[in-house]
Amino acid sequence: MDPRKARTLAALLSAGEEIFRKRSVDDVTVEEIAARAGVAVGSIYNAFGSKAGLHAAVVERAIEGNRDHMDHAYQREGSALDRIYAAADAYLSFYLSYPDYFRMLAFPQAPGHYAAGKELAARLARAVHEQNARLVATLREGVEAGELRAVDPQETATVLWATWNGIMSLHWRPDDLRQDEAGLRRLLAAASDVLATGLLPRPRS
Amino acid sequence: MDPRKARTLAALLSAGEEIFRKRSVDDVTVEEIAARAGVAVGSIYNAFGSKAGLHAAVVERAIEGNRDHMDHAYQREGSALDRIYAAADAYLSFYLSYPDYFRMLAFPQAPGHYAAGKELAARLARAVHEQNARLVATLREGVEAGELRAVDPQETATVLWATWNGIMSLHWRPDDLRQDEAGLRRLLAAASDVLATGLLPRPRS
DNA sequence: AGTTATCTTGCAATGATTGCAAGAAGCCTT
DNA sequence: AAGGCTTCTTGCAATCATTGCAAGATAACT
Repeated sequence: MDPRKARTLAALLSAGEEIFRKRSVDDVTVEEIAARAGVAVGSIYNAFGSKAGLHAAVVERAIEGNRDHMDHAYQREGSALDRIYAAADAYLSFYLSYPDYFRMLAFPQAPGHYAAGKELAARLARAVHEQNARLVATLREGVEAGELRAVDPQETATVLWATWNGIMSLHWRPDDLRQDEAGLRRLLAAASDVLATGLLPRPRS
Repeated sequence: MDPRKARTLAALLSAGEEIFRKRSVDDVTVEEIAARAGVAVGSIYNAFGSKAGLHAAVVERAIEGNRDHMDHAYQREGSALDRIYAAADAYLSFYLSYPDYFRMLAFPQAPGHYAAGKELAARLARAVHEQNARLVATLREGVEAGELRAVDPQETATVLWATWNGIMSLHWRPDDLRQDEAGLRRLLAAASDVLATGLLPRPRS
């Protein structure tokens, strides 16, 4: 890579990591980040597409060496439903650890006009595909093992994923419908229970 | 009401109705709306809190005399589950008719600093409470009639509502995970099927 | 008719994002 | 090593939604 670009990326990632560790993305200006990195504001857009794009890159780097959250859920022993329950819990942990990044995965905005924004959108979609592929595989295994009734694994995985996203979104409502962490856990458990029951094989009559 | 305020509200609602009938909210500037209404840009914020707030008020007025969407779903004959299926369909129809307003109900942003924005947030929360109250009542009736297993109606209503929101949100994704109207229908049907099955009373063993 | 309260306005500002021309740095070829 | 070409960064002005505030006009009240 061109050393100038590498220097700019490194400086911004470093500055972003430092600033975002202490303050929320909304509380930080692009002016501040650029000043901390010693680059122009426009470099943020050229390199990452947006302020949120820089934040996503910071989180992606943090996650890179630590994918325990979802890995453990899908690798655990037990039935397919056990793994789905565990995946839901892991998804919540992931959300609580990286709420802004999660939001970009679950409810992405338009990528903007910069190439880096479009690249970010592609990376986010890929991350969702990877996580959903595991859900699909788990559902398929469950159906094949007779643990789950004959549902379309792809479609059902999308439903589960959308349900979890809908529940997490209640955490950032600005009104009395907002759910705190305990409320999210309860709703996730309730959702998992109803969904899991709905996926059980029907008894023969 | 102060006649000056009434005039400003009427002018802006009129201008908003005309402009939003032809073009999407994102495609219109506050400058354009204010010019069309013959008022200052600041009046939009004083009266509605934001551009989205004006749009919400326009939709609320349109809906006011026409609540068929959700009314029919909850009033139809049949089991509680029939009504829940119908409510899901009605919810999709409602979303397709008023996507931007729906988005404010399902995923509201921070209300901003204007009093009118806070009032809007309260109205949106109330609308969600009203719609969810019907869902709660339908679930309660189902449990009491033995049609549904003993779930917490309030909690389950929140899960259903969050699930539908999560599914609708797939319609505005900017990547290949996006679902068109047909895809939303399929996912909604799949979700309703799994959830409904999961809510059935467990057979005695 | 005078006073007080409310409403609207013009204006400057904030912050994220965008486009673009100019200059510097790096790469490649000779 | 030098020259030409490509890529990267920058400064700057701009767009747009939103915000705050002082000033003036309008309406209500006494």
